[in-house]
Amino acid sequence: MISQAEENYLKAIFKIAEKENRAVSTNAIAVLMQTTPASVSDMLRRLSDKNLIAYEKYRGVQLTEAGKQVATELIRRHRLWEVFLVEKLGFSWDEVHDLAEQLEHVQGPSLIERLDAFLDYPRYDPHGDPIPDADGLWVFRAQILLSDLKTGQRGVITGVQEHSSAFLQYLAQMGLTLGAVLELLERIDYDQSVRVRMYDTRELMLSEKVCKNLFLMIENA
Amino acid sequence: MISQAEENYLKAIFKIAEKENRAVSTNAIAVLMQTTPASVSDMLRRLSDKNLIAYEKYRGVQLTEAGKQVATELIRRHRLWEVFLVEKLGFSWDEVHDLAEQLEHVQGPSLIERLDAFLDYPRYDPHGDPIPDADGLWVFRAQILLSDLKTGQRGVITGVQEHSSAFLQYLAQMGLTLGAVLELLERIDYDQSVRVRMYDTRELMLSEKVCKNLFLMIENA
DNA sequence: AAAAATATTTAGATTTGCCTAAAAATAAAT
DNA sequence: ATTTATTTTTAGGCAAATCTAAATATTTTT
Repeated sequence: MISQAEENYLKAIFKIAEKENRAVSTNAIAVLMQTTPASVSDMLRRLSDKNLIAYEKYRGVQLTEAGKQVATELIRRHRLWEVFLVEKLGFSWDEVHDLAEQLEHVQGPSLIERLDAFLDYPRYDPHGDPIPDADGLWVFRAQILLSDLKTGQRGVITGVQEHSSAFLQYLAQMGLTLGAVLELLERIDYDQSVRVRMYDTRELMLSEKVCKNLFLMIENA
Repeated sequence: MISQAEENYLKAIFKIAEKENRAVSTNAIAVLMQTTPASVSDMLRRLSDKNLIAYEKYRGVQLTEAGKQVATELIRRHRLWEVFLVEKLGFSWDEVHDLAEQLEHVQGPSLIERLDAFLDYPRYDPHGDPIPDADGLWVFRAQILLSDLKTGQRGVITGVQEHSSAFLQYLAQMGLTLGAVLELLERIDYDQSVRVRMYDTRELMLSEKVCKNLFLMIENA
């Protein structure tokens, strides 16, 4: 039996390992989970006992295959529930994280498979993050940050780097939703802010911070 | 803050109080929750400290208004999730209890109101049990047990007394689902089993045990 | 009304998950 | 290569929720 707390640690370790490609440090986990390194140490011992992580004292941790599977399944559940909350219940994309955080821990045979079918097997969640399939596999998308887009290039918004509700609300208000088409008109040297055209019509200015948190796929047309 | 364990105790007390109309005993709670009387005693002290129950040592407990509200809201959530699982995800009525038991504890603003709307404000769950509305109110139905039906009377199946999956599966297999029309042809004195006609066509025999667990509304036509 | 049976509570432990403070190991800086 | 700083672990405690065993109330039986 894996407790909810244990599940949350595995997910956190997975998410950190996704970005950095070395063993995950106790501290990094503590920061992400908003707890103390001491508590993390405690939990790492337990997870190691259950063979969900490979743990060498003072050397950080890596997920075992078993641990990776648990984490991936959790991410799958989380993202499917987010789709449900947005598509079926009408929540906005900035409201669903905390609910999905709870729903992902609901256990039961065939629940997630049925939910997946009910939602018509979505490949991405409301934030553009890919949803692992029943085997834990997901597609990789060649998306780049708006901050890496060259002047003159056009792209479609496909996701966000930051998931804070403040950022998500701002984007929604500006009409910067998934699928929106942007053309980079100009990058201002002074502060790295940009001037973009949306859907070939409206022009708007976006700060460097926004650019560093917005993913696009370049239109090859 | 009310923990999940506390919520479950409140619900159990509510359910026992529904049937017996006296103070609920420690033992009855222990039996329903499949735990020891000692654990129940412990929890009753905590619930009493939070003014969710009125508790006199050795004299049993009653829910306070606050406790009743929590219990009712839980029942509302449980039954709405059951409707979702059956109507939207295609589970059968004998599979949904344990899942709803987990889902009912998910907390978040407007979740249940949105779910209710999505399901089109159902008044009954898949077992025929009434769903409290947002104010905690529900309609009372004048249903009687098949064991109390008189020979010659006709009725529509509206609910079950027992909720075990064995019983629910048996009923489904026999076609004895909600809405089915039964006419009591004969009650056998020897073992109180009955002969009934279903939808004016098929005849079948039902044991006393089945009769004591099947609710019907008499057709006034 | 006293004895026996049953129900309930208290006492003492255990597990999980967290905390703070102190100790130990590793990394960085001089 | 020491010293300093940072990171990580250990030690000791705490609260929630459970358990078993023992003590205490209440109810039932005689």
